Amino acid sequence: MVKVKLPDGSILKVKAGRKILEALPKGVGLVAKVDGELKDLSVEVRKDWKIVEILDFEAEDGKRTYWHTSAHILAQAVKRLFPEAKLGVGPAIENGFYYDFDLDGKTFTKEDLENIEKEAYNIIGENLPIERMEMKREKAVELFSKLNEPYKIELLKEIQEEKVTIYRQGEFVDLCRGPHLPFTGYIEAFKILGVSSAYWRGDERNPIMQRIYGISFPSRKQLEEYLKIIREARRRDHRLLGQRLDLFSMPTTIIGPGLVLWHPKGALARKYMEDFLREIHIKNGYQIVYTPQIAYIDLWRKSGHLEYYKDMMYIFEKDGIKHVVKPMNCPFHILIYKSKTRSYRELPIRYFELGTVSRYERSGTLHGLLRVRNFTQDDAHIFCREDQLEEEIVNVLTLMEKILSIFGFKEYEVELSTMDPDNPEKYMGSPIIWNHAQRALIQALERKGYRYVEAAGEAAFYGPKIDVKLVDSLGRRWQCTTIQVDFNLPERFNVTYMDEKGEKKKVVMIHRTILGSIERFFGILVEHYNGELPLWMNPIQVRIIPVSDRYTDYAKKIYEELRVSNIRVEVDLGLETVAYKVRRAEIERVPYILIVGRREEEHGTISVRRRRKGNLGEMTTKEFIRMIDEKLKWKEII
RNA sequence: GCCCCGGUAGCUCAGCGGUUAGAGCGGCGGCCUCGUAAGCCGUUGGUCGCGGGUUCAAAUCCCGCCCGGGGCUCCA
Repeated sequence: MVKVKLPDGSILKVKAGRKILEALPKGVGLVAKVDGELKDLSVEVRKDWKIVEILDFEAEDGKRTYWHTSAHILAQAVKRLFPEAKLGVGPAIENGFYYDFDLDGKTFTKEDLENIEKEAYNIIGENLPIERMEMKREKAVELFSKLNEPYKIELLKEIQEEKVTIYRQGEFVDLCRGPHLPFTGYIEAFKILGVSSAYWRGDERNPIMQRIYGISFPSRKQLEEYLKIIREARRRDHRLLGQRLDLFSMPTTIIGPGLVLWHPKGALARKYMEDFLREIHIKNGYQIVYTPQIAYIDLWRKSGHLEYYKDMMYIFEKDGIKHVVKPMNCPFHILIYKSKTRSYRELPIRYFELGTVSRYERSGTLHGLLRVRNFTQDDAHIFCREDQLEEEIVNVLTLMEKILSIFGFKEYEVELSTMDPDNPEKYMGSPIIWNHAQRALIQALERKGYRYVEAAGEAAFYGPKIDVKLVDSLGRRWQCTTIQVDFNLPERFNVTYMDEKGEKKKVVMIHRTILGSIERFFGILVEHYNGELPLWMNPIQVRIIPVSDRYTDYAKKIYEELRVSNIRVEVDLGLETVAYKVRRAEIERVPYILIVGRREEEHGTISVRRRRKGNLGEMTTKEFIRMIDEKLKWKEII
């Protein structure tokens, strides 16, 4: 008997030789994980299996299997309607799945996609068994030649193993490692999300294919919820809100792509962001520096950026000398450090700069504020001794928590990129130094109690790093914080300090940014909050609406009282109705709306309306100011 | 960069060979003196992305360019 753990945690005993699927209660489980390896539910249980787990849609691997099978159903539907389509690849992805088809230059129309979706439901309804078959590679090549699937043959040619696996469902066969669900009927809700083009294997020189994206769920309800989030994300698009709320614009046709104009409201919000960042960095032991926009190209030659980064740099010539518009701040910070001899006693030294950099990003990758060509980093470089590395990483992580939580992000995903232990020669610096640094990063992550994923071989050649993705209000992940150890630049610039014995020692350098780019982070914030920026950074905090122009004077009096209390306040003196002005203020995401009329004037009060919440009732300005101050109290704790 | 789709008023969009290019919102002017998400009337907005071509005639068809959107083995 082999013990099998079900998704609900209960244990099922299955006789060896029996198929898991037959032993399972009806409708339970999608795929099995046997000693770390995923297997179809149709496999027979073997005695030597140790840990057997049945996964459902809640498990990452269960979900991926579900989507992978959905991709096959998509492909089968396409082949039924477009027999001439040649199959590419069709994996599960982070959110759903796709399948690539070569249509010989044709594209799918909207109607095509609707028909494909209908056909997919037919296939689901047929509840076809999905069979796994092993065959010799040559046999498979023969099979796919017969089926006229050149891309599959190309894939087969690259497979090393002698035996390959093929999956069949009804008339459809595909080369596939698996695993898959047992029947097509396991898919409940299936939706085609869109179509775009993609190159075969992502290479521009290869033929262009039509990629259909889709998603599926075990229930209609889950699909509806997912579609709701997509719609909500579309509605919250920072580019639309930026225009509607008059925060920024990007008149690309006239100024060029990837460049941002910050309008007064956006600029004011940004000012409060930046004030906050400077303040919190100073309080946490950083020193603020400023460095120029341009420098001789030789600086970038020395730093190595010219070699690795040339295509991204803006280069121009003056006085016969080539200059570079800075793509990074680090060389300048190093030069500040090197402006005098440093003692071990003054380390760590931490330089912070809201440094504006210019990088030529490929035109196809530009996207609103999220990917631009000129942006400001909340950049810092920490110069420390090797024995201080761990402590400094802990400090950065703690600072990150403070900053991100004040912007309203509490949930993160952490990834540690380390060297590839099989190829130590790819990296700069000795394996001993690397080991030490990696241990320091791990120690720091553990001291902070973070769960993290280690990505071996993902480190840059010059040092290991920690990347942090934050999770926003729609559950999307954004990579913002990165903490990077650098063994390269201290070497290139000979960055040293005097140790206690009076000997020169190489400094350890850390690059780190918490928000990444102010532009990008602002875009993320706008979407996270649906434009309702937190009170402390909202360009407008309060708008006063007099009931009619009889109360203009009283409104102005209230305005003055709030203004001298440093509240950002406006009065709406237009001749529209109250309802109209309230609507306008709501749409503009003004946090507090104050209505004043005869009643308030007589009582010496204001009627307070909280955006989206509605009327909070009458209070005096004093009480209102106290309430606002209370909400801004966090400033004292940073 | 490459592929597909797109660019018409400040915004959202209609018009897709045939009068002087339209609508709603916004802006402006007036009326209403108004109580918590759109009061009424009037009026102003346009190199139809840029350049070239076809045609008696081009926003409309063709070509080039610029810009935007969706993507480009989801590994970042």
